[in-house]
Amino acid sequence: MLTERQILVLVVIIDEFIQTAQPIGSRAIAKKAEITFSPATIRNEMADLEELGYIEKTHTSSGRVPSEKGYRFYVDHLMSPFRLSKQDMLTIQQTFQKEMIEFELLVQKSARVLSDITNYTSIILGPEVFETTLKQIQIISLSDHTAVAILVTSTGHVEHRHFNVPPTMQTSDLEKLINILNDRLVGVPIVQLQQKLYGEVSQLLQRYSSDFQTTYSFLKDALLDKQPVKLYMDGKTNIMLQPEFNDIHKIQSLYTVMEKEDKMANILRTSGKGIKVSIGQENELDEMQDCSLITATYTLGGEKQLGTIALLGPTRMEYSKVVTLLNILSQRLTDTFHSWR
Amino acid sequence: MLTERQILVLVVIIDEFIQTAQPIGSRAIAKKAEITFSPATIRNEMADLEELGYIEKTHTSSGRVPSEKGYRFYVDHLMSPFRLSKQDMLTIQQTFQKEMIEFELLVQKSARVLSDITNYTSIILGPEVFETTLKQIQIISLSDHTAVAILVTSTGHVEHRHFNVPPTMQTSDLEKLINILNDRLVGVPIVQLQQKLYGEVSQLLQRYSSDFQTTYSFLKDALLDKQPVKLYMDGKTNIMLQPEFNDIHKIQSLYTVMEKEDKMANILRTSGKGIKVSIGQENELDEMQDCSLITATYTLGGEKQLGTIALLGPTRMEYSKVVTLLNILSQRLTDTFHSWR
DNA sequence: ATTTAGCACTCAAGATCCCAGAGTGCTAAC
DNA sequence: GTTAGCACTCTGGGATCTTGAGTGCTAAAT
Repeated sequence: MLTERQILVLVVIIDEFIQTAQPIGSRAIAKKAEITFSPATIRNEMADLEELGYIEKTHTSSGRVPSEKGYRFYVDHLMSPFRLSKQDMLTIQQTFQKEMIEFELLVQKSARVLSDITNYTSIILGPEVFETTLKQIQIISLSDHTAVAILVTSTGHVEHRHFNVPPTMQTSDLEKLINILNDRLVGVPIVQLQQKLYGEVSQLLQRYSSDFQTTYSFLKDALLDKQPVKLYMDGKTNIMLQPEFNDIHKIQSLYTVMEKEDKMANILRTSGKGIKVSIGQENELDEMQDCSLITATYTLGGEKQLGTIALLGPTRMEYSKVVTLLNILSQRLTDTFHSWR
Repeated sequence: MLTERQILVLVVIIDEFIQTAQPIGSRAIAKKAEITFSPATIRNEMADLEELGYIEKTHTSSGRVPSEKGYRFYVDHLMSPFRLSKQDMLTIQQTFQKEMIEFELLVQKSARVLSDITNYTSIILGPEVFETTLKQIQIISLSDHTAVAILVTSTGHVEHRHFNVPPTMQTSDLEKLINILNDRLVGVPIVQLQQKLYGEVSQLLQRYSSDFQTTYSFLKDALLDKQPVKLYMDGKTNIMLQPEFNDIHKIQSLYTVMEKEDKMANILRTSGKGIKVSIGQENELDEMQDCSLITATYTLGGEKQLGTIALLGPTRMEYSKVVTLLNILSQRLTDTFHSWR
């Protein structure tokens, strides 16, 4: 489709634009070491590239700028592997070398590393609860009418939920309840909790509890209420450093949408396996049409998808660096989770 | 010091500027219903007010703008009590009327209400642990070398901490340990935990645990590591709506400092009892010199200070409304916490 | 048949100037 | 003490000009 020389020109334009954020002219291209032909020739090639939709002009007599199609082609076919600096590699090493036992902390640190190295905004979707089972339930009464239920999963995740204790319920009832629950629910995968609760446990409860209805309803509330998938972000202010975001309104709308955690989580969750790049208009959210979002998944032993890590930046993004970095980090996370089993 | 008429003019200028963010001229002031004298007279008064430092010009022939000294005087002496709209009062009602059992949720909702009603950024410092005692400790082992410790306080706050179990430690040791801890530490005020741990408990442990040193060190890590005071913010993007923040760099530096939770928490924590207003340069952080921060404390039964709620906006802030609102909300929080005991 | 030099043309961005409007300070009259 | 009148000042927006970077096209060179 494209000639070798056209590709060469395209790569120079994209690489240069990613660095400078300025339109590139034929003269500037000709000065590059790898270019052996004259500005006039380059102008001809650029005219072709523009006709094919890979580059654009910002006005009739300006230099050229990559189009989204151009970036897409670059990402799919032209990107050269990026070599991270020694310093960056070291930072990653250090993040993962420490004996780390809490995934929450690990994920937070990963987010920090991503945003620090790239100067973009990092977003991480915490591990899903597939495969995790219930380790223990504990109910601790705080007063005569309130108590807190604590769930611990096999991965060490702790959830707690406060609830009102029905006035008819005695302390002894609570203890019975805990016993029943632990008896029946420990070892059950989290995703099956609801089903179990509806099934055998509800029957058992009916026998023991004086008023089954209230007990059952508060249990449901306490155990199944919100989903525990968490979203971690870091480097939110980095976006403001990018020259294409010197417009307050762009920033404002972008920040507003970033605060909607459920929306963001959903985007990451449905991003599919491996590395995915969404450039500009390819993003489903209108507010992100000047951005690119690159996502990578981390898994459990290479199979079950656990969560997603992502970087959000302008469409003029250092794709090569970001993809390399996300590859490394997602692999690290995968390894770490694997080693924890 | 100031004549009645000067004060009248000052109030009109401040009230008007707070609404419009535009400098106010003598003609505009004269048009106000409460003004019975001519623009020329007003100009004379304004010249005096400027000389005294209460108002400023943006350039030689512009209208006047309140100075920080002007705001300070307004806040200290001139503010008229604000009547919240029915709608706003209703919103507050609804937030607090629901049977609410988790303070975390309550505080989050309060933050939301504050930012929604004012269009400023709300910041809330969660309740300190004064007075709260340890309700229960639970240790749940996850694998043969990791476990999670769960602390529940009398207020229902749940903390968990993961740690490595020393390889020499058996499951039976862990159980003994839990018993000892619960025996000795339940009911102890959180602030005294460390002391107790150093004292009697350490002696007991020495008797039971085969290797006291490791046990003791991981315990200390698990129980006393980070302070559990949390910071809740809402409406961060609101600041961008203010015309004085149309400069990316201002926003950038402000956001960057807002992300430093420890700094922010510290400012709120040391803000002192009752309502405090910090105007512009009065703020200790350079990044907040174009802002005003208004803080209010909530207490336990009117005595012990529990936490702080605050609103951050431009110096051109609706002081009257904000002060009224913070008064109401802090009182509500105080009442609610009181009723929970 | 490519490639390149040359040249006319275009456009953005910055500088300069102009003008209207809003507002002030001062003076003199009320 | 208050107000009307007036000259003066400064901002902001628009119009105009200039410069420089860059293009597209044509014709010559390879």
